[in-house]
Amino acid sequence: MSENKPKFRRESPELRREQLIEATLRVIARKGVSAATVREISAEAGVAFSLIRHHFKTKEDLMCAAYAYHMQKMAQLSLSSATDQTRPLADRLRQCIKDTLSPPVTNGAALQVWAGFIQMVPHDARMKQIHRDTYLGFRDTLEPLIAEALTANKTPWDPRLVEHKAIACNAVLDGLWLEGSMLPDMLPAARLIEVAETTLFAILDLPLATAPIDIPT
Amino acid sequence: MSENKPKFRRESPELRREQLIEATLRVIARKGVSAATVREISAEAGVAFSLIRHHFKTKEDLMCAAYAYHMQKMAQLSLSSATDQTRPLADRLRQCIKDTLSPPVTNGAALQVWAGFIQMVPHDARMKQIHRDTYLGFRDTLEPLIAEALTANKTPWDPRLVEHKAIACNAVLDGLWLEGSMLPDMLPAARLIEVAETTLFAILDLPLATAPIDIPT
DNA sequence: GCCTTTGTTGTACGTTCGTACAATAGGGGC
DNA sequence: GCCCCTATTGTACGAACGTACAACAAAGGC
Repeated sequence: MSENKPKFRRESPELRREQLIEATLRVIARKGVSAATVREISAEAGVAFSLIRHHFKTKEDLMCAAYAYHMQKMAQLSLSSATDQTRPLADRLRQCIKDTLSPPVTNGAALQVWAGFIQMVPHDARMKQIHRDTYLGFRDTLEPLIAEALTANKTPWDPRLVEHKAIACNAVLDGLWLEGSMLPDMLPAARLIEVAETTLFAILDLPLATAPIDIPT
Repeated sequence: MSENKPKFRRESPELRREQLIEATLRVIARKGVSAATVREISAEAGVAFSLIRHHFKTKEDLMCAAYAYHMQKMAQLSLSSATDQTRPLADRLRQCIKDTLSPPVTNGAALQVWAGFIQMVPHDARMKQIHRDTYLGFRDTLEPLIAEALTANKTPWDPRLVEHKAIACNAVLDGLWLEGSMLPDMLPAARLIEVAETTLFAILDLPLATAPIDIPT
């Protein structure tokens, strides 16, 4: 009978912090923000609840870290192929549309997490900063694509027109993401992508391929 | 010294319920859902906190009522002029755009309330029903306008095309509402309306008036 | 193999939450 | 003007919350 079974594992602060953050996001996704207590989160992570305060000064700190982590992951999943200059513009655009409007980005759980954090934004300066940075990062990634599309289309443009169209494209994607996440059985990914492609290509005056090309995942 | 000053006023259940609902919405808008406790809400309404349980069986019941109340008010503010058949189509559309993307609909506080409720939707069947009804009501109001625009434009259409365009228009408005509510100083109402008009009229193939007409509020 | 470091646990405390219930009092019906 | 109904109040209770702190133990340095 071996008695050298350790009661717990020591992990590096970085790894443990990430585990706690991901446990937080899972709890919020599954049961909502109000259920994301330190006890529930630590149970999800499989540690004692008092450990949270060793890695995060307050619970609010954990929430901020989780918000930044979640938004960064979403933005990366959405726009990872936007800057891949080896592929033609239309391909990149369609890939971004597909990535944004398919799971796991367009997803009820992800929306839950996002909505939970959004309502904290006005009451916490750090949350506000994270939110602003995320939104601007998204738009800053989108704008070069818009400019490239207008140039390819020989449409004369100035920064204001690009920003105008970036706002519009962003709004279409945000709106479809929202509705597709909330009502997945009414608006399946294929429908969302179809609407987004039609609308975005119309906004950008790009020719719309009639038959969908094969987009690698 | 008059001593006949009453300690409180008796109100009808209907009025008191509405007062409590509106107090709930004010608290959520100001301090977030987590601060919307029965004590905070009743203080906002100027009554004893135990009164809430006399008019609402549980706090969850109050939240559901407040959610339905809020969404109904938002939808009404947004689309009140959609069915006014005495005005030309383009006017009605532009009025809806303006109403949707200006305060008090596009508004940080309204977004806070909405986000707070949204994260309750997956965990409560009644909330889910309210949400579904609101969304479908919005789209059902929008679709006749789309169909009318296509007809006026002599574009042949079937229900699927109308639905497609309704989803797109809805997404544009939702997305702009979202971003305008979150970042009002970066996206003022005038900008949102400009983008929405351009995009929606493009989706519907309607001629866009170059100079903004005077839209009554 | 011991020692130091610190990641980890368990317990305890004060606060605030939603709920329950008996007592009070406003106000319309008669 | 009295009485009944019930809207309203005040107090109390158990549960769960975030936080604080001392004791324990895993794991690398020597």
